[in-house]
Amino acid sequence: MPANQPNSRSDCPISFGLDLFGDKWTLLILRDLLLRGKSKFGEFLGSEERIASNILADRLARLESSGLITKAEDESDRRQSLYRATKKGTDLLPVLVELAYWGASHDPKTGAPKEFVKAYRLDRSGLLKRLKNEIKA
Amino acid sequence: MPANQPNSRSDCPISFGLDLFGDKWTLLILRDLLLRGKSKFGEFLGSEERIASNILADRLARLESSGLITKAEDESDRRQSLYRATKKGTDLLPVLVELAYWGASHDPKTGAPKEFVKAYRLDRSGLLKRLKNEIKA
DNA sequence: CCGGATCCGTTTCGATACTG
DNA sequence: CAGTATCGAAACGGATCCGG
Repeated sequence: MPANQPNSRSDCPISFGLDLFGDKWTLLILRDLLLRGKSKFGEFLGSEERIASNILADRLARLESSGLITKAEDESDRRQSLYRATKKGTDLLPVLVELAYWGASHDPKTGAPKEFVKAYRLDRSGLLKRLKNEIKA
Repeated sequence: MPANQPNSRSDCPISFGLDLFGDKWTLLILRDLLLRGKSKFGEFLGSEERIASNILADRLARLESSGLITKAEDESDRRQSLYRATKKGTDLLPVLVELAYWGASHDPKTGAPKEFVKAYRLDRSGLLKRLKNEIKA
């Protein structure tokens, strides 16, 4: 392979943020946030994967200090905190979608989320747009 | 949001393989394998991130038992083992590319890998195709 | 009640040394 | 050079407690 071939894999960076995602729970939180519309501490706690509250608090703080999410008070209920993705955070949507697609295509016990796979194959960028819109809503 | 809206985020699966990628080193190994053409134990060890040999052995074994990579003996040197991605493994390429793109777009100290960002924006699927071809080669 | 901090036993990590 | 053994350090995660 020629050394200076443009756009070859040697140009492909990947290092930034790796320690951020080098963690099971962070990905899960981002999934809940970006793909499932969750925004409250208790909602994240309720996920099937049963994250512990101290771990959740730690990861949320880490995500906030990395600029992926923001924390705000709920207007209607002062006890509640609302976590929302920033631009930088929602920009991760394509990563999650690719991961979901990969998982759905290779998980043996799939069968249910066939809709998603179909939609992806038919019109990937349209799917992305739709998901992005749902986040803002 | 209507409950039954097709292709909405509620349809988006993401759970399979999360414990596999919930790990900093696994991602790094896949990067080296898919984007940097590495295939030997020593090559992975040599990465700038300095993975420890026992961790590397453990992750390689895990990846093999998950069917993402295969281990084979080097014909020309029996001491060497060659690790290569399976179909299931190379199918992760889009995930890595999205991650790399995200990182390159948000890393403040970027500047070098501008080429990659440009190529992505210009022709994403072409870039993917090119990278895929380099893997096989 | 809800968000989150503290405590503490258990697991996992990872640097180094070591073996074939 | 590929891979293993050891062992201290760090992270995990369950239970429980606290402040608003």
